[in-house]
Amino acid sequence: MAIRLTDVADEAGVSLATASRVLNGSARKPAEEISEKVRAAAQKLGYFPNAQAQALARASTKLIGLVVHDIADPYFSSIARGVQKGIQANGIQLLLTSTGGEADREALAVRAFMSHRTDAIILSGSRRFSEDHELAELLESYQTNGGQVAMIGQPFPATGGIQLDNEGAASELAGELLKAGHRRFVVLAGNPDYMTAKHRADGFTGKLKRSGVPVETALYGAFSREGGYLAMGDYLDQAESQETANQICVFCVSDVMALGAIRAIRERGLRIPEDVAIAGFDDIPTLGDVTPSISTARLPLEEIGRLAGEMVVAHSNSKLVVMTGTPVLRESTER
Amino acid sequence: MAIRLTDVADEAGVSLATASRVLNGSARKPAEEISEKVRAAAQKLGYFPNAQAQALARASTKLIGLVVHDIADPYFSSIARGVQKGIQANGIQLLLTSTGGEADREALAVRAFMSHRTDAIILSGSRRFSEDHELAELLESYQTNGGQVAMIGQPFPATGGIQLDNEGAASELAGELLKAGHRRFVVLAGNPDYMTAKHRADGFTGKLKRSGVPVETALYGAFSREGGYLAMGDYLDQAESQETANQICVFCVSDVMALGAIRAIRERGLRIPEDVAIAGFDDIPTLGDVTPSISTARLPLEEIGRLAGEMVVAHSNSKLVVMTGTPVLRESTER
DNA sequence: CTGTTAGCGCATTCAC
DNA sequence: GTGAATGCGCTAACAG
Repeated sequence: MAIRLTDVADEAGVSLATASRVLNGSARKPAEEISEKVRAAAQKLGYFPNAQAQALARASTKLIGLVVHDIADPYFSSIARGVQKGIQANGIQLLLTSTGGEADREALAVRAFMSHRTDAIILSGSRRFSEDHELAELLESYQTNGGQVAMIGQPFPATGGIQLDNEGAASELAGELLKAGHRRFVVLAGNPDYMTAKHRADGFTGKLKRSGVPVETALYGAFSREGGYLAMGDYLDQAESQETANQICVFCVSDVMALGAIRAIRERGLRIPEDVAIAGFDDIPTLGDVTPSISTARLPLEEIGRLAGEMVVAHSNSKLVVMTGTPVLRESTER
Repeated sequence: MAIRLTDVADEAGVSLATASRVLNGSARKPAEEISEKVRAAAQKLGYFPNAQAQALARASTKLIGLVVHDIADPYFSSIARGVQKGIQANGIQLLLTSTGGEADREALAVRAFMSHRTDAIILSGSRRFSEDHELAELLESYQTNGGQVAMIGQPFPATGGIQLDNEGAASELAGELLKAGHRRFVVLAGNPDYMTAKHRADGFTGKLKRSGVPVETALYGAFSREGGYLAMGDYLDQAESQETANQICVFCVSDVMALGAIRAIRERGLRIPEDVAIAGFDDIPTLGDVTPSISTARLPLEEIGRLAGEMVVAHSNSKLVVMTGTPVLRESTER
């Protein structure tokens, strides 16, 4: 690339130091007259500061890293949108990586961010019950060196961020469904190795058990649209022969899974909510475009992302903010 | 931050240059014995190469920038997903910015990417008929300095990338709709300052005119869900009193607009497709979750993103790849 | 095959 | 208030 600060300084007939001072504003303020000359020279030459060189000389890159499972998933893209809003005012740039939810790729992403010396790293939707050792170590060393870390979901013990009260919200949702008159429940529990999935399933199941209406069946599978589709399909195929799928209420641990499940339900000619009621979790924007409208536990995803972004730029991410979800009953669970 | 290459070299008892050679692999290969020592030292000390310093010393940052209007819009998040896939194999990181489609913020984003010396910039969904001067200049200077540029949609004359045959696909879609028996058409044309919107509307309108079935009404508005919702609502409110909204087929220049329009239609108690048929453009993933299924012109979004990513890493982005869309008729336009 | 040295572009002490 | 010099961490000639 071309045109350095030196060139600008030469063009303006001042020293490198002076040029640097006017173009970035340090403690010392050069005279207005000279400043004007420098700015004019920079403009004329089309000068762009080299962020790498600045990062090296300063101690900050003005870069933050965001890792998500899948940027095409509305859950994560909503969060990403929020994060952008939370950081954009400060001229900070976003480094984004999708990991597919695989532990090793997540660690790889964090490694890359560490190499790029991002000022902060935001992890969304990551925690598992297993295999998190490497990631935890990485983050610890990152923090030791002054890096900010914020997690969205279930933070590591030593990290701050946004904790989502999945269990509580799922429990509340179960309560509302009970009130609405549902008595036969099936849970599409997703992958229980993800804390998020397990907490949601447990919250829902626990509430029902305490109310004396235990869940009839819990189904496991991928924490995705496809996972919901397959799990629901298998269940229905089996239940059909036993005439047991009637008047059932299905709770999916994420909206995306619910969307998949709905497809499986429709393909078998069953009606929602007449034959089977269904509820999800998250309230992703897509839900606004689906008919019938889907019941869910609402999480303010964009807000959560924005908050996480603001926390890391303000270096106030050592604390833990708890976000709670609110049940929203819509057409898909009407009786 | 801590621990530099020098530290590793000292620990291993070799020179800086040697350490650099084994840890990054240059033309010259140090002896296996010494290499092992260096790797061990790096491992023990927890060394992470400083990407900024590397970028400064090399001439490449291994960073590419992607600018989108809104990452939460499934159109763009699908493209983003593709771009990631197209570049991930090469250890390249993605810098992402959402601009809200505003020209000045787009220029700002490109400026930021230029400062960060991204090896390439991918612009998706940007071109307007007005105000593109600044952006064009910026990109030209970027390319002059060796930066790769790929645009998705309608490339600038001097840039390469992926050209979407919006006009052709819209025309084909119109033809299919005609074949299906539709005779009364309304177009939700979005914002005609966006080339994408105009080309799609023109392609559709032109085909109908040539077929002797001219479009009855063209409505303008924002190129968004909200825009579709408002434009459709206004039309229906007006048409209702004149009993003219019957058996109409509405073409929206994007699926996202169609989703908004559908909401407006449903709120007024009209049925799809019995009362009003509707078609969109893009085939965003969300469409798979909507009932009735929506007719559209399919664009392989993820594939397009992947291709753009691969083009810029291969430096083969001077050429222009034309992607054509294919009409997909589904339930929303059944007669 | 390995070590020494000179920048990469900029911020920032330190003198003037 | 301004300029000269040093170093940020690393790569790439250049010697040895």
